[in-house]
Amino acid sequence: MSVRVRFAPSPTGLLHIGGLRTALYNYLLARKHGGTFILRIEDTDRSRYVAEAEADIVNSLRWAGLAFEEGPGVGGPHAPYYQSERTDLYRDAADRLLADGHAYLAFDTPEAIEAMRARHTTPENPSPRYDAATRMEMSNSLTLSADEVQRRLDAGEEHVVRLNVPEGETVTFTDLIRGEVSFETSGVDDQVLVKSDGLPTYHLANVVDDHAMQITHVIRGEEWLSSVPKHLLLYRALGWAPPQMAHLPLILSPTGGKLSKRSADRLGLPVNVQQYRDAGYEPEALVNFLAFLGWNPGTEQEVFSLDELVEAYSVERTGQSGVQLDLDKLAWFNGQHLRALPIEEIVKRARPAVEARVGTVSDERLTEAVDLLRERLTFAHDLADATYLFADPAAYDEGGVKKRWKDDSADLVRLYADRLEADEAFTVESTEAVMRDLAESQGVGFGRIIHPVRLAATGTPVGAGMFETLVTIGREATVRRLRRAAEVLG
RNA sequence: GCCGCGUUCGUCUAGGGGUCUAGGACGCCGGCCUCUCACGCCGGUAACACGGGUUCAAAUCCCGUACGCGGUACCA
Repeated sequence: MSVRVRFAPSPTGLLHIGGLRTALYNYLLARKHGGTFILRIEDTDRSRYVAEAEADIVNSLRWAGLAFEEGPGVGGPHAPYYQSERTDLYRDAADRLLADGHAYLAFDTPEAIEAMRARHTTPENPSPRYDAATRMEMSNSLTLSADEVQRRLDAGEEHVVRLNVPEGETVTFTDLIRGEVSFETSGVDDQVLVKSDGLPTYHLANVVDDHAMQITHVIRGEEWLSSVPKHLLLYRALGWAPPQMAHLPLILSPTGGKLSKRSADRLGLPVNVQQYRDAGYEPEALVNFLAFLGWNPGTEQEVFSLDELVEAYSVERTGQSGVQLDLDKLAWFNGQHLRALPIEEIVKRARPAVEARVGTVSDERLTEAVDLLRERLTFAHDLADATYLFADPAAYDEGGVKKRWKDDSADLVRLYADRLEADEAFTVESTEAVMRDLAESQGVGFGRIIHPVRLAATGTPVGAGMFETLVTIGREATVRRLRRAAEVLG
């Protein structure tokens, strides 16, 4: 049977990097085995629905390069891929469960459930459940007569469908990442399967859809691990074979705690894919980084393209403990991937940031700039810091001036400008030769000239090779800048 | 509280009874290259949570404790 996996986000907000990582692992497994990667929108909670969320999910996956074969927009043999449009399927399943006694109707109001909890709450049991221990004291089709149930139904009384969890059983399964895991049914509550608005909860919908869509492997976050017994009970009750499951370790904040919105804000940490994109991270780098957050190939290679990840991936090599986000490492990955890109591609990615800073720039100029500075880029937008490649410096770095601009600097820079003006060739070789000659004739060290020149020509004390930089700036602009700086800095 | 999952350098990790004086990567610190800053290269710093077992031998297996995380919803 061919591998079929799904990424099933709930459209409640922008796609989180944890979600992207889950999608990535699913994608990798599908590609690795020539299988199918499916996107399914789990929109069964009307109260948390966010209209823009789906577009963000789709855009984020596309940006990351994770194409799906079936899902919203592309369709597929199991359409629709929105749970809100598959209610008949869930209703049928619920009816079967009801008919077989694996589920029951419950009419309890939120107040009645609250009262039950209040009744049973003790210091030892702070959160009583609606389960085998309490269901018989509630208003449901297990405790009410058939006539009474029918009467309430006819009267249009609100009700839910609950899973009738069997007593005294042990549910065991083998997690692809964690090995054998088991739960006692006594610890499982009678989960609501169909809400009073008629829509299914995740638990029912997920089981019904995974079966209908012939999903072979479920790879999802660890927060779902404790729901597995409910799902397994549902598969059994419906007479279906469950898929293989793998529960991923969660991503933690850089300080080790939970990666909550609050803690992320406090640390200034991006958490949504969109925030990473806006911050200038390249998709190739984010993907590589995320892949390594909880997984590794067992070799010493760290920099991987998506295709290479597909080749190297295996679920079994996923770790089991929570992983802390390390933005330093991400930045390193970013530099690795960025610098490896073809020059035209770097130009494309750097353009927005550069133009935001200095206005429209030609392809030629931008290409020269990338060519000059690529080895020094960690982020494409770093190129925008080299404003001197696009305009004369408006100011001179204070620390640099303090350190490098001496009493004789203005004179030396002026002399160098004069000689450059006469240097028809104006090549890397010629400009350097001119400077060496000047240094010799003036009886000063090379550094006595080159540092002030750099400051004068670029406004900053750091950058690429001086002569490569001057050639990129051009003779006319260089001469103009040198004279201007000599004037301004004295 | 209860249930589940986890715990190797600061971080991501390799390792899964002897080859571990525990390997790699990021970060950090030195050095090389060098006109600066990077890149690159070389070197250094730094870890088996704790306590019991099992065994000739344990980072590796078992038990317990501590700690962390998840779950405990008509949210996913």
